[in-house]
Amino acid sequence: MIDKQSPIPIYYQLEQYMKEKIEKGEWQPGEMIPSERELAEMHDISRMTVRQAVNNLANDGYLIRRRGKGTFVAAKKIEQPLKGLTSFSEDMRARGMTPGTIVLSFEMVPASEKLAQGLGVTEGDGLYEVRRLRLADGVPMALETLYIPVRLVPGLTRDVVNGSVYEFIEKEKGLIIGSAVQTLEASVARKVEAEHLKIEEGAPVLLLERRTCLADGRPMEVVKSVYRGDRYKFMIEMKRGGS
Amino acid sequence: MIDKQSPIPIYYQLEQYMKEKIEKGEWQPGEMIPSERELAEMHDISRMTVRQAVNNLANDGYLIRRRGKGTFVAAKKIEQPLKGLTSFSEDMRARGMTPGTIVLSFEMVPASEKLAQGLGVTEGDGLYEVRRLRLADGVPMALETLYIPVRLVPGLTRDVVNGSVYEFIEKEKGLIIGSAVQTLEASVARKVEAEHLKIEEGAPVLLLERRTCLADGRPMEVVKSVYRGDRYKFMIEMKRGGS
DNA sequence: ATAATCTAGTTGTCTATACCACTATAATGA
DNA sequence: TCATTATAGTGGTATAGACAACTAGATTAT
Repeated sequence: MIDKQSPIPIYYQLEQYMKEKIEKGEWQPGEMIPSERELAEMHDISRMTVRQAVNNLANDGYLIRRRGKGTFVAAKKIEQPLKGLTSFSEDMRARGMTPGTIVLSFEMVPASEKLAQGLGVTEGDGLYEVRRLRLADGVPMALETLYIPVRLVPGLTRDVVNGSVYEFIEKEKGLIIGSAVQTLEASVARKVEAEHLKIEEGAPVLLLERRTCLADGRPMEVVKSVYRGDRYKFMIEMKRGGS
Repeated sequence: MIDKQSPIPIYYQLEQYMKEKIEKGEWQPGEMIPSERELAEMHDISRMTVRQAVNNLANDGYLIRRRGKGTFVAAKKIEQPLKGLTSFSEDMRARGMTPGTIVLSFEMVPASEKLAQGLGVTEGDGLYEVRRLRLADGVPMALETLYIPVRLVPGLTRDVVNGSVYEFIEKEKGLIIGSAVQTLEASVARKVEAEHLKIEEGAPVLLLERRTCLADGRPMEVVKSVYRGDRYKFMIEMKRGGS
């Protein structure tokens, strides 16, 4: 099960191992899992390493620790409603679906006047242009085009955009994402969009445009997305503002 | 600062200490905090104990760890992630347009099963049902249907709904509006909607459903609106939340 | 019978150490 | 000059061990 020679951290391997047990139902909700000492001995690793794995799963809501009693499998995850800046992937996972991404194109293009203005660069500056098809449980949900200044996030690759761009920007580049303004409007699918989304031309779609800024206020990206109207609902949780 | 004899865990004391530095602004956002080894030596504790404190604050979004570089103070947490809960009237005025309202109907109806569930009442309980046409500069923008439990807001009249319902609830009834959850989706106009909004049948529209709760958590209203897609853009400002 | 005590097992906290992986900079080489 | 190579500093992973705090059940004393 656990390979000590692997470059993959042991605690992470143990995490996956336990997660599998839970997801396959071998460990049922409410059931007590082996104690930390047992797990340590079973896999011939240190108890502190076991603790790191268990703690991570507990933080993620998979396990519940009870001092003096043991560690138990949590009841099925209750998803909290969306708040603030969530990515498509997070969003889909929150809805209990498996997110997917197909990168349709990845290029560097010169900034048009409009994009330059929106991104705070000069016209003609290099922008990454990424077109992605976003899937939920394998079904096309949205067609997305995003623009990011090359100067701001050098080193973006096709591999990266195949996963989470936000994660790359925060974890790898050390930039902190601040705020975003989104606009949403209803429209109808044009031919190209309809083909990618596998819907009829003229079917209702949701046009989303997002401008995201870094914490220091620099504009970071402009995203234009086309969501299919029949399968996607946009949810917003709001707290007290004006009356 | 740190009392090793205290029954309060050392890592927790260190957490509070660091949190205070951040909240008082002694450690500014983006700034690097002392390294784990420094913190350990400063307080004469083990580095692993320091790590536990730093990890917790990193998980809570106060700190950002970067391998090989250091640990940094994250951007400020904003309690109010969304600037939300604006009424149609405010919304329109913010866009520089003059809002208007035409009350199409005002009745008391028994709660259907679905509405009863959404509003936390029993089936058959009295609900106000209000249909309004919302205008901007005299042009129809949305068709709105709202449901409010009579028991919660007795004394609602046709006159009131001709103005701001929220204002009545807060100023006259002394209830405090808390939060709301909105869903948005794209669709096409049906016949009745098209007639009121003066658009073609089948034209793109935005369906909005809002469930508003009072500050004490009691559900207050369910609103279903149909916005015309050609004239209305929905805008959301989002700020960074925690974790 | 009831209450108090013990005991084994659990997670929680903490230490001291070691080495790895990564980053930035300084020193060194061609 | 420019690329390469050390080097020091950072967080990341992992170990073995110790004791504390807590729980539940068994044992003992009253």
